Amino acid sequence: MSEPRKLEVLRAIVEDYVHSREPVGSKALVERHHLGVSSATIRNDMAVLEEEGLIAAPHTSAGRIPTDKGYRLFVDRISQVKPLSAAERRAIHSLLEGPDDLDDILERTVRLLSQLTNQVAVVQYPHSNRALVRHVEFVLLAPKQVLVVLIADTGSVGQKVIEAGSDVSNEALMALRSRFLGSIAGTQLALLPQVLPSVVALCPPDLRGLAQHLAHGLQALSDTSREERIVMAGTANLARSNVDFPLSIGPVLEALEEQVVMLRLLSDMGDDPRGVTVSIGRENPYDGLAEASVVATGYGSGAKVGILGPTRMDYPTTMAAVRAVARYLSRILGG
Amino acid sequence: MSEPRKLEVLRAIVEDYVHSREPVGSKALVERHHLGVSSATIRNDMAVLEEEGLIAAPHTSAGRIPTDKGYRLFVDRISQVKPLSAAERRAIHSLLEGPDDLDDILERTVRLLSQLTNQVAVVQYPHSNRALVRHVEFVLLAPKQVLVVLIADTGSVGQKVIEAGSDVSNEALMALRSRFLGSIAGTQLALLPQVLPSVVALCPPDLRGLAQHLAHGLQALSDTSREERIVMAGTANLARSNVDFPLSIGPVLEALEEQVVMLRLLSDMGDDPRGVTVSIGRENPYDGLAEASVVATGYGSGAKVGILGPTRMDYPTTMAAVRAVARYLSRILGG
DNA sequence: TGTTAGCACTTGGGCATGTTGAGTGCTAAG
DNA sequence: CTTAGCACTCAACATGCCCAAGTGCTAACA
Repeated sequence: MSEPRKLEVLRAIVEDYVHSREPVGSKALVERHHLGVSSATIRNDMAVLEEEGLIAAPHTSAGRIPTDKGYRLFVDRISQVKPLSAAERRAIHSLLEGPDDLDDILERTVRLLSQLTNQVAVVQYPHSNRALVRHVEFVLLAPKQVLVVLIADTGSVGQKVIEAGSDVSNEALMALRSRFLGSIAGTQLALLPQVLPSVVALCPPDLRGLAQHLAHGLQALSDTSREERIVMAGTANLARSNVDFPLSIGPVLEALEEQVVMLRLLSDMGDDPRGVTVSIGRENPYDGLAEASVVATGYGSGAKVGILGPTRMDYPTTMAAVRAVARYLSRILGG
Repeated sequence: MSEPRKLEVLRAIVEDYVHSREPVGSKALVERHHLGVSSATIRNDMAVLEEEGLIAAPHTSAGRIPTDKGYRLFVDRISQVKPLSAAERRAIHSLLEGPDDLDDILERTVRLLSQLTNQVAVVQYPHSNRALVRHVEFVLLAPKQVLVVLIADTGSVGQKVIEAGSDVSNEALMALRSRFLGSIAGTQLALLPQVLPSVVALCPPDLRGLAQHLAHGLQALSDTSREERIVMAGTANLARSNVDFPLSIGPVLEALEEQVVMLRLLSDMGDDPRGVTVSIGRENPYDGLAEASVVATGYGSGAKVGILGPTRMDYPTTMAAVRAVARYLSRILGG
């Protein structure tokens, strides 16, 4: 039995199954693909594939479906990324045009990606490791409440309300504002934890308590604005793509709602900067996603974009879309 | 046949059906509720109720289920709001404690509400009609790009990137900043459209073009920050509560994704400031929600909080939860 | 040694049929 | 107006049957 043909058979099974949603048998396979052999031969090959755990039969007299392991092999060795259609390229181009808010861009990106793939799209806020402090603002909301705003040169704006221990005067606040601004404007967000203490230390003693609070706020902002948020779209696709094929959607929705879970999921995925990473079925660290796959890749300075869908998914096309969108995103945010 | 008993029968049907998810028959009704009459009598009553369109039978020999109209009558005339359990009160108290970001508060509110009700919870950003301009910031991102930040005294922060027609100098920007700040600080956001043009008009001619752009940005922010966003949580409840009862969840997810749809839905609901408004099944303006109900109420200065779930829902409890959460929210944001 | 044809065997799905029980509507009597 | 009684309906379930798809195996073949 020839090794190349075995792979070819696996490829055919995956493709047919993804397309038809039904277990595929030896005869149908021979008919649809012109592998120059008979169905009997295919049956032998399939027996081998099954022994190796790459495909499985739902019941005795049914066709075979790929296992997680089968998909894995398919993705790693067999599939070749399909080029996007012209229409799709155009969609990416036009929808991501018009420079705007970071929020806006990400929002449109996930929408686009979810439409392209018919899956749930997810994008992580860009890492702002390299982002610089552009501006700092303190706003007195109540006698003891201050709104701290941190603006990065990437266009991302973070805000947080902090409680000062005692009453705060507007003058003190303004004084501290220029002091902080003078010291940290232009600094990398990532360096704030190291820089801030010295700023506080240099403050006049009567302001030091307040300065301490403000510094805490800023530091918290530099943390959270870094990467700890995600945006998603297309959850309705979950229901649609599973009309008569029950990926139990409850656990998946739960996972999607837990930003922590999604963030972990994304960052756990290797970040081969060239390619797209795929995590299939039970490979996922989260049990609720045992019947789901994640296709993701990095963009910009390392944050992730990707999609989540049923294991039975058109990997080549999906991977192409994810990759293309990631590239555009890098380009837009990089400039 | 007595009118009060008829209503009592309807009440019993609604309650049993909500609880059991199964059509309820005359015999079972008599057994579970001690209405001092026989099943035959109940049957007669049910025939009347059916004639009036308040209940319906899925097929000839099945029990009855309430129609939208039946639920309507139930909600309007029969149900009495159940008091929350002590544990629930405590949950509301503790979870909404700790003054923080507006975003944070809303986020926690929807989580709480979705847990209390086991439905999808939705909250609209508070109306900031009465909100005042606290601060304005312009940040030069690129030679022709300016980030406009508008901070209201409610703690809400809006941001938007605008394109200036030509290169912008930092000095010009700072000059305009103090000019705008001087003119509009303390103004109601709602009045910005009227105030801004005069500010622009008073600018020196060479800055007027840029000022115009900035004014546009600010105005847009005052619009969007007003009410045009919603936060939600608990979408996974959709799948859970419908394990063996198919509210087709696809269209609902679609509706939830379209902020526009949800906003319209919420604002279309009467805002009786005292009570909770309920929109049942086909009463909803959006077709995808034909099998869903919305329970909502206003809070603060008129924005909405509410939940969305299957028509077959425990209205009294849900209404109590929505109302309680809305009250707490008003209190927190009002202070 | 790998491929193929042929064949017996397995099994889920579709279909027709029968049975059951919950639930109804109606009627006549209280 | 209420009630007991009864005939009737019909979804849900069960049973049995057949069919088609698909398999694994064996023996012949190149």
